[in-house]
Amino acid sequence: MNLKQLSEMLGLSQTTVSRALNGYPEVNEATRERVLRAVQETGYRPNKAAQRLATGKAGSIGLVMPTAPGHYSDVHFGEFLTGLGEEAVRHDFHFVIMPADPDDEVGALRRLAISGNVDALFVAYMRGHDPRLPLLKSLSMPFLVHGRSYGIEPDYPYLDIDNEGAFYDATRLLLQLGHTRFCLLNGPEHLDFAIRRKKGVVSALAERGLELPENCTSHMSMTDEHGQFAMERFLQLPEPPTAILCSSTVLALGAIRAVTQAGLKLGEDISLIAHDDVLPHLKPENFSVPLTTTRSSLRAAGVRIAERLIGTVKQDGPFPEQELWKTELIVRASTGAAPR
Amino acid sequence: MNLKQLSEMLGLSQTTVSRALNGYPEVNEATRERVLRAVQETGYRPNKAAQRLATGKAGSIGLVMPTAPGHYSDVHFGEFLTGLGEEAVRHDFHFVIMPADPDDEVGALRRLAISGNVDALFVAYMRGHDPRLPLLKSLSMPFLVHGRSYGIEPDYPYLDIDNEGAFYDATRLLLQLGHTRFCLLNGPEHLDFAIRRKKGVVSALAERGLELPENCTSHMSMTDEHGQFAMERFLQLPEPPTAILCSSTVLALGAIRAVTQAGLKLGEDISLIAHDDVLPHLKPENFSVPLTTTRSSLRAAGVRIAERLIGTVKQDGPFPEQELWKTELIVRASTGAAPR
DNA sequence: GTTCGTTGTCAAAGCGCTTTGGAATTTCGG
DNA sequence: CCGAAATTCCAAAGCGCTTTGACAACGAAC
Repeated sequence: MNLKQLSEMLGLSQTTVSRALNGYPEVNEATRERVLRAVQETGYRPNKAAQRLATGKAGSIGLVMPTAPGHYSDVHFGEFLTGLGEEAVRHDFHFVIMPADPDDEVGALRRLAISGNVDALFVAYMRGHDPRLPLLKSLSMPFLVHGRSYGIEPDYPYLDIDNEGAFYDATRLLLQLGHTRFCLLNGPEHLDFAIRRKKGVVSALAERGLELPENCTSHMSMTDEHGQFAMERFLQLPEPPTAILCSSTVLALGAIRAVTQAGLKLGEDISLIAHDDVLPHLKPENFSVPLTTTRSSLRAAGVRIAERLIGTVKQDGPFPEQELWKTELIVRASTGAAPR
Repeated sequence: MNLKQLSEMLGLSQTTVSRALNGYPEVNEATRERVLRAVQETGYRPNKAAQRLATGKAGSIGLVMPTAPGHYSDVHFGEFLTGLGEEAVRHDFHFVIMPADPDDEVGALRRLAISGNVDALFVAYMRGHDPRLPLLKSLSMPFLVHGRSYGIEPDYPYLDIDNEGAFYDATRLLLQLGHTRFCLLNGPEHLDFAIRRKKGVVSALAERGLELPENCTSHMSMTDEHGQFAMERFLQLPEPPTAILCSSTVLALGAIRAVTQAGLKLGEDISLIAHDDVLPHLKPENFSVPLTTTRSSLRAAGVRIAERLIGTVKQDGPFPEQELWKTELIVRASTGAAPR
């Protein structure tokens, strides 16, 4: 069933039917109802490809999914996607996901953009001096980034959380509890959030005249294995840390295993604060020792990003160009006074 | 830059350029090279929407992502998607993801199919008597399901793992170790895999004249919280179990917490076998007591499914209609002889 | 020298929709 | 009752691509 058949059936022109369907004012209400009823009965659906070709609008937003044989799927990615989806479904939008080798994200992004398959682009996992940003700016297609890119003038639309502030606050809390030996379990070094979180820690420490030694920070992709491994190394230092900052509850999972296996008690011998993306399957309050966390829902960010992106495409705006969300610092049992 | 401009630039007709690009034989090699070079220089990309409209092929496979405000994002979904993506990227395919309310998956699937946006459909989280199956069959569009639908004649293309066999074998192992009191922590009751796993357990027990009482099985969505909660209940039974079967390592995470908090030792007081989907962030060998598991990689399934689906669209076939993968039973420290 | 394949190219007809620019028809103020 | 404005509808022109059917041009075969 296509427009032509439908219009013939109704004895109307394609124009009128099309207008009736798309809510244009210049069509008689009675006619519109007749059309709508016929659509119901026949189950007619406009062909999206044709619609797209005619309007240039696709009703979809594009994103690149980094993937490769050795590449781990990231829990955070799935959670974020759910948030995007939750909002998209309300507007009858969908996503076009272009899987791409992590080494070719720029190329994949460009291909996605000029494929004509999407109205807007979304980009995450920002890095310092991210090479995708110049591309995006040159593309004349709406886009939104999750995070920011350290070292690049923030003159692009983004939504980010205050990573630096979060880890600054967390570090301050641990300092107030009397801790002086800190370690940081961070995400991959080149990622923007990792850079900023480290800055937060460093500047809080600096206020007390303390430093974060190189051998007390660890950059890695955020799996529990890596967390365990890094923590084990930290515990073997001549002066092991009493305070741990952790970029993810997933990393914390492994780190805590190392702590426990070393016979140490979390919240007594060692205090730990992790950043909590509110992953539904990994709640900090469910850890055997509930975790003190800096919290910001990844999923909520997804919802908001979809909202802005779709709004931009539909010209529902205006939206603020940039948003910086504060995180919450939630104290639970994994932090305590420094042992003496 | 579009075809028309490109062909004018080259002094050729659109036909010839199109053919040169799509590898048709009736074009002079020299001409083809000229065209290819011009494409390089101009960065011309065919408009996908137009291509789709003309050919009817979209180069994409569609899937429905269940999502709603209260709906948990599922780790398994992300992992599976990564597998799909890994294969898709090799063929320059992409996914169209339609987010949908879990209550309206049938509707979403139909809309996706007739939107003309996809060449093939993929469906997962199969249920018993799944209502999507009749729809899919009536749709005259290639599809593939992950899992099967208990109660429906398996005359559709699927890829599944031998859930029943896996849990039969696992149960047998525990029986051989002398266990007699079993509990099953299963996924949601209506899901096909849950039905089959339960069957596996029940039939292994039946061979020894044992039964699986109703109050010793628990159906729930697979989060660690639920695992913990269910396990706590089991441990309060008048005759608590010594052998636990668990449909996911995520559930096991919670269950083990309950076991530990009850002061029991895993692998001594209680034996546990979980199904392992090979989630990269949750490796059974990294549990404080390494887990005995039935293993089958969700991601590998994703790769294979994409391979079959894309192959079907491209007519690269023939592929087997149905595949049933065996799982591996891997013994680690969480299973031991029944306490006496 | 005519006929017949080949080979390389092209013009034009869609694919199913939106939208422009009118053309009928109705409404209404004066 | 007339002309103008408002209302309702339509024919046709794209959107950018693929594909069909035809047509030169050129040897080879008779």
